[in-house]
Amino acid sequence: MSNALCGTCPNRDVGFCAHGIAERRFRIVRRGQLITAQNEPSQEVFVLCEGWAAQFMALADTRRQILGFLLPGDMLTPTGLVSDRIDCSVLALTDVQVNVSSRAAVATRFEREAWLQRIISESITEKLNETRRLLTIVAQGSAEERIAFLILHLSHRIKRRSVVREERYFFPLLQQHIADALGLTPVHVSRVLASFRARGWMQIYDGVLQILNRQELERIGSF
Amino acid sequence: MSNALCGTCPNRDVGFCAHGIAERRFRIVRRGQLITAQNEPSQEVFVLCEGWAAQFMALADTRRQILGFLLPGDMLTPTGLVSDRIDCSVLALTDVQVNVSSRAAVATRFEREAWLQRIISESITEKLNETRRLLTIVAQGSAEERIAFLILHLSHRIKRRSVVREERYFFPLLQQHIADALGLTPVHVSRVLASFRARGWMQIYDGVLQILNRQELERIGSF
DNA sequence: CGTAGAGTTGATCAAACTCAAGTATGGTGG
DNA sequence: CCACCATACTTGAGTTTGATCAACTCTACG
Repeated sequence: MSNALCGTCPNRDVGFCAHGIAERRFRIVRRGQLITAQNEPSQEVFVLCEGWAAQFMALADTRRQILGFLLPGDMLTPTGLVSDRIDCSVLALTDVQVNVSSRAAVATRFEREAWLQRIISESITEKLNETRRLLTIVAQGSAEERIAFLILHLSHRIKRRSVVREERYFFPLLQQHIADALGLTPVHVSRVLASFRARGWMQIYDGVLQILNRQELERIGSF
Repeated sequence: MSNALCGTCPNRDVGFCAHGIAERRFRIVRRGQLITAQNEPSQEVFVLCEGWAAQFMALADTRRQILGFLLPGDMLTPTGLVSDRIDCSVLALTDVQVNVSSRAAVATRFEREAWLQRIISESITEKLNETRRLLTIVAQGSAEERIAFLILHLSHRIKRRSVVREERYFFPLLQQHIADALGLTPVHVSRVLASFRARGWMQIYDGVLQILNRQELERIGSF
């Protein structure tokens, strides 16, 4: 359960890494590449060690829906441990390092260690709640509301994982990704972000998000 | 585990009723009433015996998002067994009969019967996949695509539960409910349904949905 | 340099919303 | 039994939000 690489990992106490699920195998995936592909019955379980990724469903044409963003410490497809069918892909948004464990090995541990199954259930439940909130804001909110929501949601998740100063956050998303998550076009995302910037609410520059007026963003982007 | 009322229930082999989770207590809820309310820490577990219900999140103003429709045999809030926080309400769409079990009793059985926890995990995973598909069609699809998707999705679920003849389905939803599930206005739902009717694809009359051209609906409403 | 990718900005367009007035239906009380 | 009302649905006219199309800038990189 101890692990040479994980031993020095800054995320060792975060997410699934904290539960000692990981084996010692790793894989590097370049920005823009798929980590797992849709409809591919997975024999492996992945935990994200470094970098960001996005889970998405592809439609018949070029449209795609980003279902959620994955940060270091997140398990890529916890549902793969419960059901065989994985119906979404995972895309590396930055260069990424993932920890690879065999599904069979994790499944075997399930039998003996009930708390482990409980952890997975809780994680899937949290994913469900997150997805419901995203659905709600996408279905009910304007473009401004959706974008404010996403910015706040991500800043919150980053804050839980690392120390944040002066409301400045590591933020590798392209406007294209924001658009794919919220059901908007990149062009319109650009316009809304420009207007938030002009109002002095926030800015994204060179991969860094800076929140300048959280209160106004929350007024727009909360339920 | 045997149960006087459940013994004659037409849904006894369907959903959670088939797993003998239920106790002998029941509750009747009238159409339009809430079965459970948001942010109310539930000490009870409900299984829907009869009628339809809808799970929804309410926003600050009058907007609401329907997260999913519940049919006989469905457990109202399986996530309530995993985490304490329930953040959505359940509304009775018809007069409804629910089976009430104490959460503590079910939790105790979890300890001893691992398969039961597995059933719940699978059910939550399925809910997650369903929600992801809804999110995808709501974010990426036109009003016609969304409505065709929902009609097909519901007809499929009904078919799994009961014998269906001539593509006629019990369908108690109001246009308002379709609108709340898909992020549309009732007015626009009315227009789209009228156009589907005019094209001879489907009709809803007096609580009965009739699908007249499934192929065309699938062309529009599938991924 | 030259090219590709990301973002910006303007002009035009279409899908869906809003507002409003109407019909059809069922239930209720006189 | 009928008059009245509330609720669901329909339909029309005008408006708004966000999409589409296109041109342009900026940066990184070979």
